[in-house]
Amino acid sequence: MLTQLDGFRSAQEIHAAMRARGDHVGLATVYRNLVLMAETGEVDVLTREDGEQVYFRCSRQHHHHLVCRSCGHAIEITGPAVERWADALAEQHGYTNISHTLEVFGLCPKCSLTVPPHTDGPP
Amino acid sequence: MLTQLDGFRSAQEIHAAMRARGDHVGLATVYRNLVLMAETGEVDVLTREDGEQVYFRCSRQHHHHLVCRSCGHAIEITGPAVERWADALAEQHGYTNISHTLEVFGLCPKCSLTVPPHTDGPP
DNA sequence: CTTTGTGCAAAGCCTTTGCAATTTT
DNA sequence: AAAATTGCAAAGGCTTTGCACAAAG
Repeated sequence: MLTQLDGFRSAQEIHAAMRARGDHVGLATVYRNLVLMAETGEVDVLTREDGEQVYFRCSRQHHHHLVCRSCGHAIEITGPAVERWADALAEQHGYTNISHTLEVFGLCPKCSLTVPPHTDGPP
Repeated sequence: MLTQLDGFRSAQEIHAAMRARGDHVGLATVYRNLVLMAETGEVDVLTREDGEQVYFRCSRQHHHHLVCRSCGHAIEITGPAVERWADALAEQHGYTNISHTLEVFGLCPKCSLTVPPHTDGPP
C-alpha cells in the first residue's frame, strides 16, 4: 500500500485511501502499523504545518525532503555540508547528542500551476 | 512574561508557570495570546518531537535554533549557506514558493551532565 | 491451543471556540 | 456605553488504548 505513494500522507488519508480501495481496515490498525514502521525506520514521519503527522516510505539512509506543500509529493535530498555545519555548530556550543531536522517546502511544478501562492510571511 | 524565558515552552507550561507565579489567567487566554504573537512574528513557534507546539520570543529576522532536547533552552543560529542551498535545490526541481524548516537539537551543556542520552536512531 | 494482529468504540491530549462576565476606552 | 479581553467549560481533531474476536503458527 504505502509503496505506491509518492509523497507524505497522514494516517487518516492513508486509511481513507485503503477503504476507498475496498480494504476493510480500521483506523487504529493503520495508526498502529505506521507507528511500528516509523520505529523500525521503514517510513519517515514528519509533522505538517497544521500539526498533523504524515508518513512516507523512503530510503533508510539519513536524508531530508523537498515536499510539496499542496499535494505532499516528496523528493529525497541530501546535504552533507549542512550535516557537518549543524554538528560543528552544536558542538561549539557544548551541545551533545546532536540531531537535526531539515525540510524544504514549496509548490511542486504541477501544483505551481493550479494552486494560488500562499501569502504567509517567510518562516 | 515571555521575555524572561530562555527557551521554547509549550502553552501549557507557560500557563502553569504563570499560575504558579500567582497570575490568575486562563489557559485559553494563554493560547489566544500566543497565537496572536506568533502571527505578528513576536514569538517563534515550533513543533516538538512529541507534537506539542512550543513558543519562544526571539529576533524577527529569519533564523533557526539550537534547542536543548531536555530543558528547551534555545540559541538563535543563522546559516546563510543553508538558505541558499535550499532555495537553489528547490528551484532546480521546479518548485516555487519555497520555504524551509531547520532546527538543531541536542543536550545543552547543563543537561548533558544530568540527563541520560537518548538511544533513538538518528533522524 | 497459544500467539499475534485487527476492528470498534472509548478515552486522552492539545488546541480552539462559544458565551457570559469583566475590564478598558 | 461600546469595544475589546478574559475565564470557564464545552467541543473539535488527531492519536492511542482497552478489549473481545478473528487470523496465523
